[in-house]
Amino acid sequence: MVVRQGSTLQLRSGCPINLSLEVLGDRWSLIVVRDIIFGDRRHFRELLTQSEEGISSNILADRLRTLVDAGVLSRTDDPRHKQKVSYSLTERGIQLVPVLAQLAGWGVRHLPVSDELGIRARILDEGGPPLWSRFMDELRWMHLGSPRPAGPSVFDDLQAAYLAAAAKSARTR
Amino acid sequence: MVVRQGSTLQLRSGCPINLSLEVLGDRWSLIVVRDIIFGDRRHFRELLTQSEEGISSNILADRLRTLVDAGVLSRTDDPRHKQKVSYSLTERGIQLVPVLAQLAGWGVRHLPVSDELGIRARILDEGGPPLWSRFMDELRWMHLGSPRPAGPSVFDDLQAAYLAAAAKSARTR
DNA sequence: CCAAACTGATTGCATATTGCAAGTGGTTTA
DNA sequence: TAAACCACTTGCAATATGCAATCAGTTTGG
Repeated sequence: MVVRQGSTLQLRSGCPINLSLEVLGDRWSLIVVRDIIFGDRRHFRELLTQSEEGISSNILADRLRTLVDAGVLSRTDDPRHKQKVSYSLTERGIQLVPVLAQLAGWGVRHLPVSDELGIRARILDEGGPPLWSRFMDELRWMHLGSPRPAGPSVFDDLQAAYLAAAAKSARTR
Repeated sequence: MVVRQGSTLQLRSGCPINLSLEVLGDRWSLIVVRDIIFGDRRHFRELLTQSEEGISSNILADRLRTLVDAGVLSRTDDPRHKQKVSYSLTERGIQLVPVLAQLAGWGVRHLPVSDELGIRARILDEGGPPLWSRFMDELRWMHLGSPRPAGPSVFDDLQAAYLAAAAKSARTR
């Protein structure tokens, strides 16, 4: 196994799209970020076993390392469990919310997305930048210790909508 | 050489982010789309030689095939030149503008982007969705034969800003 | 108290993808 | 009519991915 170790930026060019792709342009990095943002997975094992797509452990380990090196995630030891490690979003990671929202919006409009997995994308699309902004504030509370934002939880609303859609499509199946 | 041939969707899951990544999640696909959108490159040779990053011809051929299969680009023979082939954006491809704008915006805020290559991202970021929408209308005119939108050209403005920034940074160098 | 389960990973191996350089068969240009 | 140009393709080496097994230490349950 030879896996990207240093995750040094390759620096093919100073173009912002290129540089973003050098960090995030592969099949798994944004999947990991997605699961942390929308699924609140904070531990290696959760990311490994509770994702739809089934990432393998070596790839997950490599991507977590890469994302930490790129400043998208931070890695901290869990003080109450000597083996547990927590992965959190940094501000840089939280600012991927609009990117993911647009990418999800594009997917839901143009690709064969399932009803239950598309519901969050549709809500984010309808809510637009104001909703993304509220969600990002909530993530700052969950991951960075910022003060808890007032009002209803976007995270909970997204989750509830997903669970309702999943229950519904389970019934009609 | 074994290169992705069929470019069949792998269908790891019906999640919109995952499906988008199955189409676009690699180091080159969005680079190609970027050059077509912002650089108006329409031919294989232009894409091959005039890009900052230096894609190789086999990868370019494969990605163009993939993007055409995915309905992001269309491929047409040039009637005045039996060998020339034109690649154009489809509506699906044009709708990647907000995705690229957000990705570029994230890159310009968080990665070591060069001044001249970052200027377009900054303009798109400031202009926000209204500017993106005008730009998309212009691309519909350029690629889909829609009526030419009134008012100043976003494409030209972006290009002019880039050339000015490039000239400036050449002077101070 | 101790075995079983759980923790974040790592290793070996097979396969798939990427990158580079050269080449293909044809067309257009000077 | 030769040189340049056209969209690719091919061969090969290097790199990345995917799978299954495994690791060493930690915590939990009986």
